[in-house]
Amino acid sequence: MRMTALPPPWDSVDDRLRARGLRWTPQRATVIEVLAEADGHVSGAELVERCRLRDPSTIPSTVYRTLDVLEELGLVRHGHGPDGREEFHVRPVEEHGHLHCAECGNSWELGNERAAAVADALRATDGFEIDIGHVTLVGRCRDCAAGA
Amino acid sequence: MRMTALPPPWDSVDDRLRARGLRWTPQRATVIEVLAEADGHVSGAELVERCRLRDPSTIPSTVYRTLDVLEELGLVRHGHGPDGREEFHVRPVEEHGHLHCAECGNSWELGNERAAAVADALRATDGFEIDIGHVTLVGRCRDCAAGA
DNA sequence: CTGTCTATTGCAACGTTTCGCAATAAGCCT
DNA sequence: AGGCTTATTGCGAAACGTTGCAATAGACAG
Ligand SMILES: [Mn+2]
Ligand SMILES: [Mn+2]
Ligand SMILES: [Zn+2]
Ligand SMILES: [Zn+2]
Repeated sequence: MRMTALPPPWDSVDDRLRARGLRWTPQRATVIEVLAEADGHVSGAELVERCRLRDPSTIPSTVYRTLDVLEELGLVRHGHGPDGREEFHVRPVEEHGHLHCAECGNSWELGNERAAAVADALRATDGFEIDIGHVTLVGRCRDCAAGA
Repeated sequence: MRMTALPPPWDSVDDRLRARGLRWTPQRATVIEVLAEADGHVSGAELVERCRLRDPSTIPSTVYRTLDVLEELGLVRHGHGPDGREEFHVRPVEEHGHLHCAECGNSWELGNERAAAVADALRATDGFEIDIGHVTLVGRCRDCAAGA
């Protein structure tokens, strides 16, 4: 039923699962087909919705549990949007952070190099290695801060 | 029924509300009595629970709506824990951030001075004024990063 | 191909928070 | 004290996830 083979790093998920004593199921295949077509970010609810398009019998808890195992395999990583809701970074996106302006509501990505400055500041003060992609940093953007 | 007067900044909330055309209700009084006894942080659910102790007829949606109003007045500010769930900073706590280690599960506060280093880094790279208290920064603590 | 083992699923219930809407009651003016 | 206006409440439903449990079905060995 699948027209094309999955692109890396999704092409061998089945074997990677079995190698860990886990199982390859049709439900997991659906989730992975959808993820392979996603472009970087998906929320849990969005993913459930898109899976339901392919397979109307999709059950939310199964999708969320699949996301948990894929996160253990390092194929997705969850983070949190400005409202704290979960969102998933889907490989192969480059590691990056998110900025959100509470005033105008706009969001920006914080590239790896610029994120490094933040990481350095925390490492220096606390020895803390921040996972910059995990939470969305909230504040005011340059423009909104200027017009205050 | 109240034994003691509320301490500042809670003592004049009723007038502050009325000055804005808003109303002073028994439900709001309950929420504020509980907040005045809280020591810095409360989650929405905790607050609902504590209100129910004083008034078993407490309704969650009323508590959450009251929190919205109090946030507009600047008496509380919401943030997000490591899992993205809302938590409220109750005045008069000093502005501060939160660090959470995803490996050992410990959390620390990030005092104002040390948070300034992070804020400076973002201001320099993006002109972004971070609200450091809004989200919990997740990563690995010094000890966990060392034993990797 | 069959049987065993147990990871995974479906389902239903729960926890937290938001929303719409009709009924209630603060606040204010006379 | 009585009446008007409309902010607020209570309530039911919904959105988003998580969890426990019994039934199902992958994986693998014989
Ligand atoms: Mn927020
Ligand atoms: Mn998280
Ligand atoms: Zn802005
Ligand atoms: Zn740690």
